[in-house]
Amino acid sequence: MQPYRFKEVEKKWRAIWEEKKSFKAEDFSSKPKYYILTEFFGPSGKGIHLGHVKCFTPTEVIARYKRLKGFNVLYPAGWDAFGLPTENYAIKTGEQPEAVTNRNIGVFKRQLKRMGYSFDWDREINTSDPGYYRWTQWIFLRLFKNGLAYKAEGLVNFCPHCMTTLSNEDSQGGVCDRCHGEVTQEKRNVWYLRMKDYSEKILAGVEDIDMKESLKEAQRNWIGKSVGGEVDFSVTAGDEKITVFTTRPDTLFGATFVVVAPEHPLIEKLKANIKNIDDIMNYKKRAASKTAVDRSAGNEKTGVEIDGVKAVHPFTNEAIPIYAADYIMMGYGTGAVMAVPAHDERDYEFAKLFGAPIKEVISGGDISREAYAGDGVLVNSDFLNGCNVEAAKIKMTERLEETGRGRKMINYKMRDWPFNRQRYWGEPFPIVICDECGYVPLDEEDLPLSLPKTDDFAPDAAGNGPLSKINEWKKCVCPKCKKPAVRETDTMPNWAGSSWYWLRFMDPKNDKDFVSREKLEYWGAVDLYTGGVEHVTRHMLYASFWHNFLYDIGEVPHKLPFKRRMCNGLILDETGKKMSKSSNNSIDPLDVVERYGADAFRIYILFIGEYELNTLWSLKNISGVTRFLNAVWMLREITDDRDIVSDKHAFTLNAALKKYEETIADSEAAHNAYADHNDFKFNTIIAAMMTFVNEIKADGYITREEFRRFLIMLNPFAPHMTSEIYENLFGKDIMDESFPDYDASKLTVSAVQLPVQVNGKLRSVITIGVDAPEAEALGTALEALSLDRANVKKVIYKANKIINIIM
RNA sequence: GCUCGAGUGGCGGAAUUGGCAGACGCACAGGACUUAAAAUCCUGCGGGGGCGACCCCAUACCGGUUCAAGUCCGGUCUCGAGCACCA
Repeated sequence: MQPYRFKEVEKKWRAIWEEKKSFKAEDFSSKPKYYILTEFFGPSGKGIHLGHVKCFTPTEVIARYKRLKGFNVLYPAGWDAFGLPTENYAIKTGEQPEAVTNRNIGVFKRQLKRMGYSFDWDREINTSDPGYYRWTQWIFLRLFKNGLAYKAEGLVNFCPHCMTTLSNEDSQGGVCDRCHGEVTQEKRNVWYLRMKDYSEKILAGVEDIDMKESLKEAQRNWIGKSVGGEVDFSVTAGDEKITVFTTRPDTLFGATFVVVAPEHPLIEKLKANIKNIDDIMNYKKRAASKTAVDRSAGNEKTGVEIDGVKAVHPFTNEAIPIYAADYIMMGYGTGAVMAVPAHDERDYEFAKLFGAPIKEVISGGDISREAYAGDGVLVNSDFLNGCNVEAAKIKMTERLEETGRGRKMINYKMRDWPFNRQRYWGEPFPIVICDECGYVPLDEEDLPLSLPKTDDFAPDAAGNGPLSKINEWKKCVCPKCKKPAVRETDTMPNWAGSSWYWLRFMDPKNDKDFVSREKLEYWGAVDLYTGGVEHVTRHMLYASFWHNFLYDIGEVPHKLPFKRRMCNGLILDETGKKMSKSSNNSIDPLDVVERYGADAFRIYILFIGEYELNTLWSLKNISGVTRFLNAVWMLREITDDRDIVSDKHAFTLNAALKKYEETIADSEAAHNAYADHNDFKFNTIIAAMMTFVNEIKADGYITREEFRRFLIMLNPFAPHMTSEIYENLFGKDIMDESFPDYDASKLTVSAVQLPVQVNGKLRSVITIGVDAPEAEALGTALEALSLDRANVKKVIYKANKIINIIM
């Protein structure tokens, strides 16, 4: 018999699938729907990499499995095409970004098809296509009309290398997400989306989406909810007051000074009263030039006391000093804090440095050595004396509200989303800037506002986006007053198009609506959404925000965008380093397909490591998989038409089917049962299938029916080979068959091997009937070990599992 | 500094959630087939001891709970990831 020639077979089936549209999802099918999604592609010029293979192969297996199981599966693919890499490439080569994108998409698509991935290409979307971004602009207009988009001057993250503003999510750790250069803070007039208003709703979604606790925790930390209060301090000059945010209102009597951010507006307002205003302004300048890293924890604190103005404690009326210090961030809370050095580590450090008094108000620590943040009894605190911390918080908050000197307040670390870039390759804002009318939205009927063609993709020296140079596009008429006006020339950030794309997959060609209501209702939430862990605090939050908004205005009928989220691990090279083009240790997936075939590659990537864990890549061990596949190919040589009943084969086959079910089948039920556990252990399914094949080989025969069922089971992993064998042997397309249920009755056995322990140590293994009564098990065990029943003190017996005899 | 996650043979990794540790695969060693090699097949493969049926030790380290611990609890170490003056 011919050995398996994967090249011919894979080519043949690729063509058949394409021709038959085998992976087409059907709207409104009567089958149960299953929507499985993996983050769509950023089509870079480099084509797919191993990370894509690790990420997509598991969902691919599930998609094919679910189809065999009788589901109407939506497994789409598309292109997150706007973004910096393409634009930077265009700037370098002078080529149009659109042309670059289309070429890259062609490369990606060809490669993905070579992997045998079963995407429904009829639903392909591209965020840079006017037919798509028309609806991104439409959603933006909805946000704008609902007061959730606004333009304001603010201090924003700015990347001097990429010449563009960035959101917090894009500049985590103080470095640019794209170029990894340091991010500076700049004052700019930028668009914001009121994401902060959605903090509570996004946070609620964190609890509802089924994902690992560690990922939920990362999101909770990023949203950063803190419950506390605001306290108003009046100042000794003018009518101004300083409002501070605190999570510890109980410590108010321990506040010995107030600290404001160097950018705090109060400084400007009290300019005339501040004696050392020059020092303060110098300090502010120095702080502004610092990077986020320089201003972060671990560096020694700096600051300047404001001379000439003091704050007044709201209860003691004592005048206390005010400092400007850059450990206070203008962007969080009110940009001002009451410093309680005795009970806050940072304030303690600052007080020691500047010789400010430290006043203990909670007993229990040793404030001569360090700040004490634990619980204790309130002292030196007037009406709070004698309370514990919890009680004091409540009492103080009540008193603040009664006296009008403060209020209960919840703060979030998550900020409003700076929603623009000074870039070319992005969605234009459907906004006109009119001298008379301000920011005026375009009519929805006039969408899309197309991106004009240009050859000049670079921002100008002042940091204005390239669109500002295209006068004929920029100049327009105000939709409201019909007078000459100009367009907004910034573009939307690259996260815009991905903030709703899973909805568009339900109805990708609709030109009347972003998605039809009927299709929204049919497909509902994404059942399983997989992707990179780095998107958990970026894309997932943006997506949740937009989805919640669309739900609130009645545009989507379901509250939750995704039911379940899994995040894939990374592919590392043999030394444990992350693979990347720059460190030259990456490999081209297509080389592996060429050498070993797509089926072997698919199985191998699942076999070498768990989905959620990082995986060391090496081709060394792939021979085990190719041997397995060759053995499957040769199995038809030993198929036996006679009806040979082998309980052993049936057992192994059904055990493998059961493993399948437990791992991916009923993933929701299984997931609930083992909530703390990683699912997606495809390696153990493959091991179970290998065990079956080994057993068949050893016995020298397999019945046609067993082989048939085994092929269907293997099909999601090795679709090309199994399709070919199935057609040869049974004359049908395996994709039209249905996945065999495992037969629990085949898994029952009449006898079990029972381990026998004496005093907790394994001494023997006996063969005994299933569910044998304890007396029988004990008798057999004692006999096997020639032990005297008289010496038995205690017996622990778990039927079919173990017997432990204490002597 | 804080928060997660991980640590099991020469290697990748299993272990029905507390019940025979090392499934499955790789590598390696010996053997069969072959003029030879490849491919394939058989056997062995955590460490130590014994001629031997067997015995002892072993899941990063120390301690605990339990008839029974890779799994649970307390502590320590190492590696990885994320966050980082968030008041």
